[in-house]
Amino acid sequence: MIVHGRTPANGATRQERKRRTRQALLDAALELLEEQSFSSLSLRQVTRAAGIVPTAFYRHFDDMEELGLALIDESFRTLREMIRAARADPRTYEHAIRNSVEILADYVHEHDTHFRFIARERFGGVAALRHAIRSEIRLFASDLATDLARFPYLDRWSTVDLQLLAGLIVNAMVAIAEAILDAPPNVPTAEAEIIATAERQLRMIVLGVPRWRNAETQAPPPVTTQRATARSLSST
Amino acid sequence: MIVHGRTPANGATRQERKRRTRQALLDAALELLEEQSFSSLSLRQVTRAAGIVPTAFYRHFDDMEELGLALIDESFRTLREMIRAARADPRTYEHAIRNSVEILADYVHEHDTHFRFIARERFGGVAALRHAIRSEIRLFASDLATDLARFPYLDRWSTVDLQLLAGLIVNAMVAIAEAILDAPPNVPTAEAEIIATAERQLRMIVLGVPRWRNAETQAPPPVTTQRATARSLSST
DNA sequence: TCAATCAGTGCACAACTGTGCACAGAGTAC
DNA sequence: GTACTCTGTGCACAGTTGTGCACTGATTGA
Repeated sequence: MIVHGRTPANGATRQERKRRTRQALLDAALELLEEQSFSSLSLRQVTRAAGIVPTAFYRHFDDMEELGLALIDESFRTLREMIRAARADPRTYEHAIRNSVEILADYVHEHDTHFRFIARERFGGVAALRHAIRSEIRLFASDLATDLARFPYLDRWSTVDLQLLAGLIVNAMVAIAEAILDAPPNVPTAEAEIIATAERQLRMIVLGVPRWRNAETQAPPPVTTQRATARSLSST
Repeated sequence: MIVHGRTPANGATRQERKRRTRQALLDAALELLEEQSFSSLSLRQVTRAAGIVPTAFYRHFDDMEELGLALIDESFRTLREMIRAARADPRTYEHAIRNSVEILADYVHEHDTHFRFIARERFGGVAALRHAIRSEIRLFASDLATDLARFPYLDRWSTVDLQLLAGLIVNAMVAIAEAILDAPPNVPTAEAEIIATAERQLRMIVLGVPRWRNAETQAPPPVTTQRATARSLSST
């Protein structure tokens, strides 16, 4: 495969070695981020943990922010992989809920550093990361909305309504993932309880689904203008 | 009122002045926290913004962490004030939803620094703050659960079911507050849209309520043991 | 084979951090 | 009036930070 030159002594081509230390930086950062937030993570900490000298950092990233964005990329790759797994069996509501929550729990455990990073930086101190995560989550909800269109009842819903429901479910899923991450690791029943609660909550959401179209067609009650006025006054 | 000694030249007793600089520290911190997370906030930044010398900080707090906990206290005081306002008119689902979302939006605007702080540190890098916030939110959900017991249908629900529903609603509310905070300030319609979406999502949740008790009484489908096994294997 | 490339090194520097200590001077208690 | 209390000051120190610059030496392409 090597066209010119001798075989590298190390057993790895130059660009392969570069890729590896880049990955070492990402891994080191992710591990450090289990116990601190990104904005308090220093370049020197990362390089120290990755086993290289501080200035070598710049061979891979211009900035700490660029490293952060790379981490978001990496994290959402595993998230997309997860949704692909969940898509595998679209059965009844009941099965879909149970399976989805199971798959979510599995992925949260297997890739807990990714999930924790996302949860922490979703509203963290670095604006660029916040925005990147926000747009990724929006994409995620859109994907889910198209998936939902395959279920009974839902196949006749409008796109906006599907987006609405998808948003609700994604919110719940995010909350569940965050709850699992924060579960005390020494209490084995704690997580089972979280999962059971999550399933029941999702079922609660889904129960409203068959009634939604009827409820929407009837006119909503008139807006109480007096409160709206109160707000416009208080905001001046 | 002053028993001994002359009136202080400043027009303020010593403990009152101390209270004021303490508050100045809290205010300064809260303002700085609009654009960074707590873990990256330095003691010197806070004292600089408050107009005192770094070492004077220790006259008020042992630690930055202690200041953070004080901020959580302060923030949840305004949250409790909000729930008291929302409790004022418990009418139909429909009105309750509309009013609650309105009140939430008002409070988020009026105390946006508090809300932003809570949202940011809920999963932030400082464990002590995370735990404090988490327990406050749990209290919040419990309060809501007792409030919910006054509605038709719900007055016959079990406590666990009410907690379940309350958790769902609090999750949604938190998500709404976060969405309002992140709304682009230059687009006036953006927030109206968020509020409208929020109301419809809450209504969607509530639609499932009358069907819940019936759905619960019928036995859930058997657990698919094969996936549970797979997880217990992967976690070893 | 030989010159070019470039990931990683080593040193330097100014900026910033938390915190210890001695001290000032206004407020307080008797 | 006098002695005590205590919030805020000023200076000091060692530790950490990001980043510029000249360098080394293995991998690379011709």
